[in-house]
Amino acid sequence: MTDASPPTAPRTARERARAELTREIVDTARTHLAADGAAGLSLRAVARDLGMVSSAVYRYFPSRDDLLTRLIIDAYDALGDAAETAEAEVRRTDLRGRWMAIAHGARDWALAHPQEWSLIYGSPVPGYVAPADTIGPASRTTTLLITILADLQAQGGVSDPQKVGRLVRAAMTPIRAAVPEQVPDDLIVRGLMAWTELIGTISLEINGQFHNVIDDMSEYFDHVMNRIAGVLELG
Amino acid sequence: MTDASPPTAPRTARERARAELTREIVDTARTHLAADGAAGLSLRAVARDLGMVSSAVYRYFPSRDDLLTRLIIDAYDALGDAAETAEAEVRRTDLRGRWMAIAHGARDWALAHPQEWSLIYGSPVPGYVAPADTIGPASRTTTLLITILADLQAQGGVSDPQKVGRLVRAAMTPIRAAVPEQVPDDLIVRGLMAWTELIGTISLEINGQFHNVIDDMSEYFDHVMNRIAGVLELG
DNA sequence: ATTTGTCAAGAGCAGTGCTCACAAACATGG
DNA sequence: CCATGTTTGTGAGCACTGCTCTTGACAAAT
Repeated sequence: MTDASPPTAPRTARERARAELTREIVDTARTHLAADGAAGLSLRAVARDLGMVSSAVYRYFPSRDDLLTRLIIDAYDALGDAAETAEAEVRRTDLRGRWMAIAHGARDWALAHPQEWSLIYGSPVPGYVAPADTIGPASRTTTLLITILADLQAQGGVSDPQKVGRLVRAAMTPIRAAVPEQVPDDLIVRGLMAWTELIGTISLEINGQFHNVIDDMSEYFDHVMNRIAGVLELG
Repeated sequence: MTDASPPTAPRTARERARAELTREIVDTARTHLAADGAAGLSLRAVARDLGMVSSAVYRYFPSRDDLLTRLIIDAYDALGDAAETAEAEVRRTDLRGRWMAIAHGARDWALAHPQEWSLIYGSPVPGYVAPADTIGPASRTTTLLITILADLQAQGGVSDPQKVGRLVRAAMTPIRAAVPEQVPDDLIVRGLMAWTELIGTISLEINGQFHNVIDDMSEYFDHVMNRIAGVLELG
């Protein structure tokens, strides 16, 4: 590796123009996504906004789904960024603070970009299968949570680790590979449940399922996430 | 009430034919929904399957959204049915059993009808606002859970009711109106969190978010729902 | 028997994703 | 500097969508 620049550094004017236009396409597509949602994302409309003909866009994205995939990856990355920067501002020893920062960071980002949130945690478009490129950015947020679990275990873990049945333990084989060995099964389950509650609460709020249920979602969210922190015994 | 028949009983042959055809449209629409998802639901394709011209369908449903609304209502009702019948087979005093029956009933229905599940708990179509007709069927499942909370409270409630802050209590005003007075705030919060974990776990499973995380989702789901029952102290 | 209301049909409009042949713009080897 | 080969934008076109409107046929009520 003698070159530290990105894999495809724009050398010629053409390559630079291509990179530029690709960015513009993605940007206006994201604008349309925010306005009309994934279902209303039209390649032709994007082309119109950019003053080009619709077929020209196909030189940059072979299909609408590929454009959507790009938006999904970007969304995962933006969410990961939001969670990471929020968590970075908290003392490493303050596990509860780190959890709360991630939770609030994720929610704030979701409220600011509801359509992009729905893109990654909402119902998948049928016939559309998430390409392998998405799993990297997708795991950024969960990695943060796993690190908290590991740090928690390093400082003594949970007080009453529940025993996990044999079959459940077997079912957890895949996630086991992504979590440090020292973290016991019980803690992984609590972590998964916390993650589910986090994603679930945000999704239900975004989908309006809390209408006529909770008035002040910020207050409720903070309360619930603090309770979760209690279940995880984050101090 | 001298007549127990539905509000618009088909009297003439025309009315009967209309009711029949409406049912056929909804049925084939539901078939298409299951196959291609909400985004792929095409009024023209439904009409083709029924051997009629597309414009004729508009005599029965003024727009595609109205057809979707009907499917949403039906989905809520079907889910409510599944949960209710599952819960009805358990002793009323067995609160844990009732909770587990509802949870498994909901999951089983969701796995059998993933597209319909996504229709009600997935990302909403932008520009589409759920009409008031949907709130009735929508609350059937939650009513079951509220009843369990009330029954739990009637037989002593939870052992260590946590105090809920003033602001959180205020935020819960709407849901308070739907829950018996005796049920304390703490129990309502636990119920909401349980509901969120239930919907969240099922949604994440349906959306494939547990891939490379959990192998045997049935096993994991049962374990988690039992833990939730423990949090609720359902015995 | 005639009016009234309902219905399916078909044409048509505006929009979509996507393909293809063609021509202009460009990068690069001789 | 010029010729070659690649890349890009163009515009026409196909098959599809939701939806509207007019037209002609039929049933129900009067």
